[in-house]
Amino acid sequence: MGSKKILLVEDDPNFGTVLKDYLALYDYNVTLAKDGIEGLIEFKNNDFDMCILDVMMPRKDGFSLAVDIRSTNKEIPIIFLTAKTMKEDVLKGYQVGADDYLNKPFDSEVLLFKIKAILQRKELDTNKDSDEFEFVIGKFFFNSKLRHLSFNGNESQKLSPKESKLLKMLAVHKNDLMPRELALTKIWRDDNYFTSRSMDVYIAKLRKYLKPDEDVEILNIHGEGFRMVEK
Amino acid sequence: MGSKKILLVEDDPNFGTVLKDYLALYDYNVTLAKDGIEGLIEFKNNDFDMCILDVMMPRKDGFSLAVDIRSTNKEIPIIFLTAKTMKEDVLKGYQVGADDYLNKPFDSEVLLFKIKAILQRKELDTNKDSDEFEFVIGKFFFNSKLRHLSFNGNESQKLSPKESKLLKMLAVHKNDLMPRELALTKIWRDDNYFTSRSMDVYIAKLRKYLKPDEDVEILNIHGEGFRMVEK
DNA sequence: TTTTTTCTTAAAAAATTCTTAAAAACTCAC
DNA sequence: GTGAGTTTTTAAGAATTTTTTAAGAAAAAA
Repeated sequence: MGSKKILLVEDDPNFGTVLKDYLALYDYNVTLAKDGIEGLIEFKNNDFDMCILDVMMPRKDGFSLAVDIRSTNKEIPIIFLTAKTMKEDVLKGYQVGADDYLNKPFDSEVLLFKIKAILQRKELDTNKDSDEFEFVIGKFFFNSKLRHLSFNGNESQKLSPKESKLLKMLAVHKNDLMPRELALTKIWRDDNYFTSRSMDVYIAKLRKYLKPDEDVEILNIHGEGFRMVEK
Repeated sequence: MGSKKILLVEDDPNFGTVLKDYLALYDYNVTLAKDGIEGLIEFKNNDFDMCILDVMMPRKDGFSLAVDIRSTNKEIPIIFLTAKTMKEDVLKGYQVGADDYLNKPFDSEVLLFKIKAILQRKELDTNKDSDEFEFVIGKFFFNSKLRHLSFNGNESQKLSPKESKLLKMLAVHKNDLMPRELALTKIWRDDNYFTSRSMDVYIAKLRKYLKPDEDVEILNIHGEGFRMVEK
């Protein structure tokens, strides 16, 4: 499956580094950010499986960061760490969509178990995140790594990074629904009006590339996503 | 939506009753069992949305009960309550599939928020395509995910999101009553005069789609709802 | 009969997608 | 760093699809 990527946002560099190294021991791929702003930038530029956020931080606190993260991705698990045992904080944490809550100082083994439990829970709706990179689509041959789309063995079309990622995602879900939300959160890293329009533009581009084979079509499922069919 | 049913298993009758009454104040429908054995019997005979289990109990402890509950239902949220702050207990709790953990004495408002957060999370998951999406209805084949209704293997009819959800709900209740209120609260998220008229329009649309097979009919049960029968 | 509920049809309104094109951001060689 | 080429985003109106509203007729219940 590959190791899970965790975003750890913690302003205390000593504690942050120790925790990061500890989790790395258990095969988690941890990115450490030192405040909320940096955390948000990391989040937007990477594809994490889980976030662990300190509540009290300079520049942007954990709650505020969680709100921003949630606006981009409604699914990703969030665990809060807090030094304070204030009830209001715990309540606020749950309101902004926490999956769990730990008071500092906490036992690192407990955190480990919580991470495991939460990821396991999310695992159920496994993302079709394929390592494949070669696809046959009707009369096309598509290499997503080289970003090549060739028709009938010749006529090679180069694809841009986004074009390639989107076509790959459609190919992985061939003949099945590829939810809009999935492409937006995975490829655009944000699900909003503008990224959605951008995606429409890309769908139009891919349709043009696929035109030579009339047995291949990208169909829209209104309000849900797209489906690439091969007749 | 109807109030959520919670199974509370707690051997201390004073504490159990107080907690039950407290949760009832917030419109939860709580069943109190006084030990693990009784809790398991209640669980088997009812349809709960969540379990709150005390760890230390006579006859059958919370962990053992959780294992039995999990063997029946892998989805239902479980929260443990424990007087001990022993790490081993917490870890064991997560191993048997806890969703959360609270040490006694705890703030009841915190519990309330945890319950709310966990139920909300589950709600999202179940609103996804977790359950079945392929149905045979007379001579029709219906795929609710792709929103396709095909007759006799060919002649594919596309359905709108609401059409699809409604037909799915009728299919789930095939030959049985699908209460009007259920469709309105689940699909329209509001039960009033206008949503009810809207639903009537959708029923009419579905009837038109289903016309090709005269053995399939959507019957009205006056004042109750609809019933899709397959002769 | 009177009231309530459901059915039918059609139009209005809302939401989503498509199309095109220009603006902006990014890359890479120089 | 500059500038050409590429990629991505933004914009805005058109087209399409979906959903709601409306209003009278029909059916069922009281």
